[in-house]
Amino acid sequence: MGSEVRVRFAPSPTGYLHIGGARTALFNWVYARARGGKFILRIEDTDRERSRPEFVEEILDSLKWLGMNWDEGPFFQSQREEIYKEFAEKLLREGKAYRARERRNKGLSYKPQGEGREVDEDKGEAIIFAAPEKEVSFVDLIRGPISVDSRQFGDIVLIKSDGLPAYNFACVVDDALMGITHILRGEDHISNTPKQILLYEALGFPVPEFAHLPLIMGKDGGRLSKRTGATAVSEYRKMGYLPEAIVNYLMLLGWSIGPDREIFSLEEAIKVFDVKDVNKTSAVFDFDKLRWMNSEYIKAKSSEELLSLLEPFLQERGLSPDRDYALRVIDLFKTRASTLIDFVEWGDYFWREDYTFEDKAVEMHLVKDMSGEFTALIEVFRDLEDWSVESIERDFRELVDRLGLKPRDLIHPVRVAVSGKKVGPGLFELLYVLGKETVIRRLQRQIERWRKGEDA
RNA sequence: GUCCCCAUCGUCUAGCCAGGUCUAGGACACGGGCCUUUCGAGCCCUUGGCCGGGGUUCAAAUCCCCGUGGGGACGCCA
Repeated sequence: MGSEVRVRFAPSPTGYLHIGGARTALFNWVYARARGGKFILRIEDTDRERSRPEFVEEILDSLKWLGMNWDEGPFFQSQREEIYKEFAEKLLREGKAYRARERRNKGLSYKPQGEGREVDEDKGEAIIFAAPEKEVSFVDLIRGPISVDSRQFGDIVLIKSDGLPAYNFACVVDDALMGITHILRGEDHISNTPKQILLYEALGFPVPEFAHLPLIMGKDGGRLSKRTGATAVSEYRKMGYLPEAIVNYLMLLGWSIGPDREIFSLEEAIKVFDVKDVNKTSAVFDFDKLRWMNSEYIKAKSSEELLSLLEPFLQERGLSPDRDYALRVIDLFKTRASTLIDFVEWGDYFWREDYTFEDKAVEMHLVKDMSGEFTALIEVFRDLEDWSVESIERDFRELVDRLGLKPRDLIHPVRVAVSGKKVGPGLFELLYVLGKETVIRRLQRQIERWRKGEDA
């Protein structure tokens, strides 16, 4: 038919795949899937100094982890130098481009005193496109008509003096040759689009459709950066976020599946996605909401699934708990955890004996010596044949009555002694999962600390 | 400086294109309450917004204009 939708994601490997890039990739991917088209991956590694192979690796890994499989590629621009040269020479022959050390027409918006930019005195000749002076117009799929006077930007560098193509040229040649029909990219590219349209026209290629996605901003209103929060997708992975949650949240930033609906899968999104419905306004990345969404996805998983997801986090800490035990811990923590890390950090006392004691918890509940009560409790627990949540609670409360205490007088110190935390699952369930031996051992250890006069 | 884009609760948004049903709905966060075995979990409740000004119209969050504010681009980076 020849009318197949073909979109691409074209990152440059000068850094990790960040949240913004991931969202651009995601919208392209969803668009391709929604239209039954192809999603193509191209690596724009024409910056010799800054491009690094390990970043390519990292970007590919992150895309796969997020579930964005590509149909063609990855193509590397660094391997296509000859192709760009050919087209540049064609323009040269046609008199549409010239060789020079500088652009003849630098455009109305050129900043003569542009600070910070290093001027390379030794550069040789570049191939530069002589931009025709005209009003360039296009219809943005999200924003509608946009129009810019080409005199604003002036001539366009095609081939840099190092022989490698400049961004706008490589991009156009590749998009044309790869048959890209729709270009979805960040709003920061709006100013490149008129330049590229001029190049499509000069080269005699059909001009694709453009859609400029709103940018993602940090809490401070500026562009999302390391300062305003973690940005690398791999960072979120390490922090225990689930790809489903990230992808769901990213879709939500600038698009809505419908009123009063926020949790949805990519499959559902694909069914109703239309690029026209994407918002025009840039969105602030809300870490808290992502965290909330992640907790929703954690709750929806089975404990078995969570265990396999947790495996790397446990291994990393040298932990290899018994499977059944681990599943019980996960059951207990599932409703409280927001990230996978929470299972291992908030719940460290389930996995290791050298669990951390929170200062506040110790101050609040372990300052007063309760050796007598603890000793009595140990005895009660020793005699307990049936170690179940019900009998633990029953005997615990009996003892509390006998000692003339209120439940909370003993519950809190015990919680802190066995977990080191002042917050956690219900105490009796906690003790049950921890197991009789462990509980008794930890209570005894606390008695020891009191005897030695230590705090914890 | 030049050009481009955008504008609904603190944040993400629904509503806008096809004006009335919007004294503007939801979610996150915040505040409060309940649970009393904690809260980082659960349940419940509250606060909070159409940037301003003109116009068009019987009627404007919705359409038009101006202003203001925010963002982006201006590189032989991508």
